Amino acid sequence: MENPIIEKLRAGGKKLTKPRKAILGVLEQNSLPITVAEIHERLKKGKAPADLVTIYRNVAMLQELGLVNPIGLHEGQMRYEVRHGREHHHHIQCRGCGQIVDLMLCPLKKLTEMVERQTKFSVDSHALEFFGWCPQCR
Amino acid sequence: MENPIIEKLRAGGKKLTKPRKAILGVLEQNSLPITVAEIHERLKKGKAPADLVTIYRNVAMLQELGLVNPIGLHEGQMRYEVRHGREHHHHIQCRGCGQIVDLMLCPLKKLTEMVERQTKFSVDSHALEFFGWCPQCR
DNA sequence: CTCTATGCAAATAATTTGCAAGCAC
DNA sequence: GTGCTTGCAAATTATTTGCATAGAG
Repeated sequence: MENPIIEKLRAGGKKLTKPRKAILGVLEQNSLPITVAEIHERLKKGKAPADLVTIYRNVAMLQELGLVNPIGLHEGQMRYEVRHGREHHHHIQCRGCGQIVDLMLCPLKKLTEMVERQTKFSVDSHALEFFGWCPQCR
Repeated sequence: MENPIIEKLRAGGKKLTKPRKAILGVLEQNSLPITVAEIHERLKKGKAPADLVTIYRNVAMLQELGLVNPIGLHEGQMRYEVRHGREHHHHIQCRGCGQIVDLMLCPLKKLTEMVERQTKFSVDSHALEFFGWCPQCR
């Protein structure tokens, strides 16, 4: 009975290596979605640096296991955030300074049903992001 | 009094070159969001091919003028759709075959106000995409 | 021991930049 | 003519793949 993320990794037949733990550590420390390059930077400053490739492979694996959410803010790179222990939520990003803020709301339960009825797809996820200007940049 | 897109280009001090017209033509013919590479392919088959770079520069310019919407479906590339003459809407993409379908709905008017109140940002746009499985791929 | 995971190098893919020549107005 | 545009080459940036070695279970 430890970190539930680690349990899911075990359940998925994954090993607990040092770089993997470090990557998970950085992801868990960040409440806001972070890029692969940012994870790499943080790790480089610590005692368990990991290769960029290793980070790419790990976030891909974590995404497949459903342990992280990919967040695309049209920046030319993806961001990732851990899923565990967090409400389903969305983000808003400032077009000026780029800062990201969590939005603890999601109005899409009913909407998803409408979409399914309308398209005959079975919806398994959605992405919703807002863009605008923060008070300082306005 | 011609194509309103062209009027806006003029208003923006842009010139009407042959490749630019061709790019706009492809965008206008496509109701679904299209990638730069796809525009390039279509043009290559016609009588006014344009360089990839030219297409990149044009979609960027069109985006700045607010004439096209960028659509990011986490595919590793952006898609674009013309804005003019179309209701504000969103999309759903099949995780199996990749097909994209328009969703003619947007529940986000009220939500935008909530977000603005909650974050003190001034929201100028949002992105909303659904992912799931179409009837054939299910 | 066995099999997954890592690191390094190299390959791909998307997008951007520099610059001289071309064309719209 | 003048300045925005284009095309080509080259640079950047993000991400992926191949392969031999290292390390977890």
